[in-house]
Parts: sequence; C-alpha cells; structure tokens
Amino acid sequence: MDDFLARLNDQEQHRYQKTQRWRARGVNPYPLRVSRTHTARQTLDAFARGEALSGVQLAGRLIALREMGKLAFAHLQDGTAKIQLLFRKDAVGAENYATLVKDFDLGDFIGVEGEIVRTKTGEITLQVTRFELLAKTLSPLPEKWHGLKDTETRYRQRYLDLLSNEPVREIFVKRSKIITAMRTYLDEHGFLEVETPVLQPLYGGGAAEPFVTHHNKLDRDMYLRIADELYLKRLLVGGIERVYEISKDFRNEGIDFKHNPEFTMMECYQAYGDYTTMMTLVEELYAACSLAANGTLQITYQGHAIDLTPPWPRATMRDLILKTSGVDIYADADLPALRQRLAELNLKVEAKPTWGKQVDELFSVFAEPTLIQPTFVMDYPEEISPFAKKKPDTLCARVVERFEAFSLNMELGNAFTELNDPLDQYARFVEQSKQRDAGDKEAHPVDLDFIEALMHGMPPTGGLGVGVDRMVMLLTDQSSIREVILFPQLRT
RNA sequence: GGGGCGGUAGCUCAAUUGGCAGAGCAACAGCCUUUUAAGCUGUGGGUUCAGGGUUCGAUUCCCUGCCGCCUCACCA
Repeated sequence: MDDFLARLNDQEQHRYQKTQRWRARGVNPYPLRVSRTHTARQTLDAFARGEALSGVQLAGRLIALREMGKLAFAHLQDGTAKIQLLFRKDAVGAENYATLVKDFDLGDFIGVEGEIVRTKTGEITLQVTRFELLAKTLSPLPEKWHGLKDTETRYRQRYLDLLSNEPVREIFVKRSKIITAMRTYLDEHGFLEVETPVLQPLYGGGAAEPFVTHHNKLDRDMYLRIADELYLKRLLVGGIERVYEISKDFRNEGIDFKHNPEFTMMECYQAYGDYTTMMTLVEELYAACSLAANGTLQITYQGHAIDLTPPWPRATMRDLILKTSGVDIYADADLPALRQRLAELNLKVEAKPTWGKQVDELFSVFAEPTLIQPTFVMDYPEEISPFAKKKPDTLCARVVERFEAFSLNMELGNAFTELNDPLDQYARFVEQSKQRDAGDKEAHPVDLDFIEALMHGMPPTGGLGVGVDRMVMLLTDQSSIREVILFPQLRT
C-alpha cells in the first residue's frame, strides 16, 4: 500500500487526498450502483425533438469544468455523446457546490440529475439539481486540446486513445459493423459458422512459420494455427455444405505496418461451387461490408478513389504479367526458360528457386502495383498453390484455379477451386516437403490425417479466405494494421 | 537484419555555439452567475529513455543498450 502511494506523482497524490476526503465524509468514492434514466444521446435527441424531460439522470465522465464563482459549466461524456452541465450554487447548495469544486477532478465518473434547458448560446444543457461521485479517478487523462499523440502510449494504453481521440473510436465501431455485416451476409447465404482448433498437433493451410507451444501433460509440442483451411474442409467431408469461421490466426513472422503476429481471418467454403462462385461472393461481401461501415461503395483509400461496386474486373495472372513486363509465363513454363527470358529482356527481378515463385515475384514487381481498382487475378502457379485444382485447359499445365483480388497493393481475398483428389493432394504435400527439405521454412508439412479425410470424399468446392484486418484497413482508410487492431503487438 | 528520424513536466511541445531546463493545457491557493481551448492573480511540479565517455560544464557532442515511427530487405 505504501509502495503504491509512493509511486503516485503530485497530481495523483492530490486526487488520492480527495478520495480520502470523500471517505472521511462517509461517502464511498466507488459506489456499487448507479441510477441512470437516459444516455446523453437520448437526452439531446429528445430535447431537440421538443419532448419535455424532467428528472433526467445521467452518468458519465466529467471531461471539462469551467467554474466561475457561484456557477460552473461542465461537460459530461458517456458512451453515446457529451452534454453540457450547469451547476448553480443556489440550486445544488453551498456545501455540495464546494465539493464539486474541491473534490471532483476531470475524468471522474459523476451521476447527475436535473432539468434540460438551453443556455444563452443555445446549447442543450442539463441544469443540475443533484449530483454524486460514481468513481474517483486517480490519474489525470490526456490533455483535452492536443489529445494523446504519442504512438506508443496510444497502443500500449489504448483506453486513453479511445477516450481522447474520437476518430480512433470510430474506426473500431466500423470494425465491429464490418464483421457483423460479414456474418450477416454469410448467414443469409446459408453458411454455418463453426469453431475449429486454435491449438493443433500439426499446422497447415497456408505458407507460414507457426508459433510452437507445448502441452505439458501430453508432453508434446503443439502449434497455433496459421489457417483454418484443413479443418473446415474436413467439415465438407462431413456433409456441411456451406461453412465459415472468423477467427484469429497466428504467424511467426516479421511485424510491420501490414502484418501483426495474430490477425483475424475469415474463411468460407461452399460445396458445389468453384473459384468463380467465390469471386461473386467476395465482391458482394466487400460491398455489404462497405455499405455497413460507410454507407457507400465509393470509398477513398490513402487518397485514391476506389469503387467497390460489383462486378470487379477479372484478368489472368498470365495476361497481367504479359501486359506489364512483356513476359509470357505460359510460353516459358519452366524455370530455366523463364530465367533466360528475363535475361533477354534485361528485367531486374530477384531470382527465385522455383518457376512458381519466380512467376509470383514477376507479378508482385510488375503487375500488382498497377492494380488500383479491385481486380481479380486468376490462375496461379500450382507450386505456390498446394490446395487448388489444376485448370482443365491445356494452355498451360502448371496453373491452378486460384484467384487473389488486389487493390492498391492490398490483397482483398484469396480463393481456390479446392483440390479434393486425395492422391493429387498427397503428391502436392510431398512436393511441399521437398521444398521444406530444401530450406523453405514456410513450405507445408505433410498432413496424412487430412489426406485420410479426403479419401472419404469431399464434394467439388469453392473456398475463400479474407484477411479481416486488411479489409478493415481498406474500409476505414488506415495505412497501418496497428490502427485497426485494438492492442497490436509491440515489443514488450 | 540495413538505413533514417525520434524519446524533455500528467498531456502537447520549445530550449541559440556545449553555459541557471521553459511555455500552453492540467495541478495547487484565490477572484469571478452564461461559459464552452472561459478569463484574471499567485504557486508548485523534471532520473531531459537508461548506462558509459569527452568537457570546468552535456537536453545538446561521442559510444552502447532499450523503446517507437518511417523505409528497404525478408515475408503473404
């Protein structure tokens, strides 16, 4: 207790002394219950509509206090709005008025009762007849005018950020609306929401390094999931035809403005669909979420006007690479030929170990930056898509039915015509494990349990993954993922 | 991991060539019956991120470390 008090700075000491004065008067500075009849928003709206209100009881934080002798103006902020309060010494009594001035601080929770009036300047104001302390605040809140700007404090003490920066609060309100809209859309289209294991004996479903943990009683290592894919597909084997999960995935990789070690992913699978089904779904999903958050499909992202109205343009990866770099990946459909072509065209591209990765690199460097409006990029190399079916046409044997949607260098979604041939899937796993042996830490491990599931039959299926944090970034015009995650990972 | 910028009062920020560490808000003691970044008078408040070095003297210059932001690389 003494060491707690010793850590308080001078302002906190003053507030503590006030707390003790409340106690000395027999008042609990942290009372158990509150009586509240209206929110600030309800009060303002009702008065504006001309409804007569009396005996209004509000509860919230005292965020400003302007005292002038025998009267004081204040502002109370609750979760809905802020409203001005007027305290008159003659209305509340001299003794009570003195406690307001002496023993309340900015940030304290206060309960007030009174009549709604309009002041000289026209502001709707609660003229207080009675008030009480609801919770004493020991630490001062950030300064009202400049607010809280220090990025580190904003993230580490997000509650202060939410209190003093209204736009921050709005981002997280929008985030909630977006996720609700996503659920509503999927629910209304017959998808069943499920929960699959976060703690897994074998991770999979994506290219990433996992977090490893340990189960003591079982005495074995476990992994935090990097994707939901393989468990959701087991549910398709089990006869659930439309299924989705919105959940945290974990990837043990670098942290930057678009990567957080834990992030929110939506994955959904639709039996008897394919990747074109998923294209329709993803563009409709973005439209529904944008309407819910912004009321429009015309949004601005980092100064660019983006139109989310379906349908979005579609193009093959081959055509986009051809148009932007001059390389036809179907004509040079193996690594030596592709490398030779790059050399002939004098294209400066980092060398990659496989044709598929080289193609992906070409796409990232030349094509992806040109995609401003949301665009479906179709037909990816098989080597970087171990869960997608090969395309049936003979134009190029090395591509699969997969798309990613891009806008402004952001991936909006990733979908496949899902591979359901257990032998082919096994061969892909074996190929991945070779890349693993060759040093690729993100290559996929062989999952025999999943193969066994496929052996029991999975229907033809379209599957989609959407990074929810990235979607929220796009729909709230934020350039950093940390601005859309309440408590982003920082060094500790 | 490389490069750049930054860390000063509760908050937002200053500090000349290396020369007593400051302002506004907040706090404290007062005045004030229509304010709203209220106003006025007065007062207190600092491990200048941490540690080391150079110097008569370091917020300032040098080294190491911690933390944050930007950027490149890695990575989807």
